[in-house]
Amino acid sequence: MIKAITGTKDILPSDIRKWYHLENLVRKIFQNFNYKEIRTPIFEETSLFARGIGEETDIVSKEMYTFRDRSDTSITLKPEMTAGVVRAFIEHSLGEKQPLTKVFYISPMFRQERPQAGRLRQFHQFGAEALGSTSPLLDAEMIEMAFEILTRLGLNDLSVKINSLGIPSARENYKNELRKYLSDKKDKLTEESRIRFEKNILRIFDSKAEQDQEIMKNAPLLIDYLDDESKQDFEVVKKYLTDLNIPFEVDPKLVRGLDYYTKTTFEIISGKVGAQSSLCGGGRYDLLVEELGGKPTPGVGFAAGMERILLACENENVLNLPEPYIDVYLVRIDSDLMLKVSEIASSLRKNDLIVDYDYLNRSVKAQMRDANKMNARFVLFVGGDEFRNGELLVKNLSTSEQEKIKVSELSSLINKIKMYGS
RNA sequence: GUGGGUAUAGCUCAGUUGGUUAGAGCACCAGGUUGUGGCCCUGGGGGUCGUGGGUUCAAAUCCCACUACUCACCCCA
Repeated sequence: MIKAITGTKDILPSDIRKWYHLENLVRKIFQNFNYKEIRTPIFEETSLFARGIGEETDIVSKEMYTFRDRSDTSITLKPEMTAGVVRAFIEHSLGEKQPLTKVFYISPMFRQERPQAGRLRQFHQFGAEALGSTSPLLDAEMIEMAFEILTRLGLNDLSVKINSLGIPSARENYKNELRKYLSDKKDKLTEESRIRFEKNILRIFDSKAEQDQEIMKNAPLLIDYLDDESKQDFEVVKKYLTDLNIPFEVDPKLVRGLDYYTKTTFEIISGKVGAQSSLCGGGRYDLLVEELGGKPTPGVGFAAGMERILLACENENVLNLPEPYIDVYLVRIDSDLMLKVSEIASSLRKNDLIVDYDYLNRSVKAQMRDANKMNARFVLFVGGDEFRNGELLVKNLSTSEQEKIKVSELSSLINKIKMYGS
């Protein structure tokens, strides 16, 4: 049997309602903030991600789905969205058309990691990017939008963590301080953290190993080495979040794994989804546009993992979606009326009703069971004496009431059904 | 890439110290009045017990290998 590729999942008809629900909410909230949707290709030239995300990052160095096409171009399935959005922003000179560009997206992403709870190789993210302003109000707005979506879904077990990484020069100064601090303690770190010491020293803070944490407990913190501007902006972000009643905690150890971040970074974590608890992450990237060949343009954005969010919803049991139903199920009493039934179905469907019937020539009883299973509001019996008299029998399945109507009065029935339950 | 766990019907699982034709619930199909659902009752279909090898008179059960899934590390959404 051929099965779906490791780490990929089918979203079956029985799952689709919660996806619609989430996608509709996402579009609605982003519209409220006047973000416009953008759709970029599912693959890009590999160099875009290598330059945008950073050669040394885990994503680029070992997680990308990369292949050569027939013209020998190196292609990569997008592992995240920001690089693609920035590429489109530059390519179409969006910055020339208005000073501030606000976009959102909903899209699959691809990373070749080992799957586990809340982590897939093809997964879906929604997110937003605002290009053209350094205002910390936009930093806060990103958190606000993400938080709004998550809480409107009904999620409770959330924590918002924020940090500031400062501008590159401040970060370099700090890294030197950290190196100084660790120089005589290096040997006591785990092997992995010794590699981090060379590759990305900030990551040592992330280590779950006790021996590392012990050493890092007294390490200098980046937040104390921030440049004045970053410090001021961070204060504004905090104040704005407080005004918005969004609970947050400053996590000086929050280091994100993408190279392009500057100043504000943030993450929203759920306590309900296992080890991969980050539902959402983002931050400011004031140098990325220039890095990718555009005019210097500051930006800020975030991305949220939809599978993880739906997992959190399930585990918090907060997604109480209404049962699917159909308006009318047509029951064929005489087996020679198949065509008549499909005709009536067609005219009901043209009037925006959800209509189904039996295609398998089953008994009346089987058809009724089918109607019940589909949660039909009404059953229309076609056949028998009534039909010979130009009438149809209508049954309301929740009250079991039946009445006869004339075939010629179908339109008034249609109106009645449309009004039903609204 | 590294570790742990699991693998029996479409789904969730049971299967006693290895011992007849491998079970249950749910789901599916048919019937329980000649034209009517939900609940209930009766019957039915469906399994090379993940794959391959080994031990044994005898393997779903014991051993080995492989594969898949899963959780965790790493990293991230």
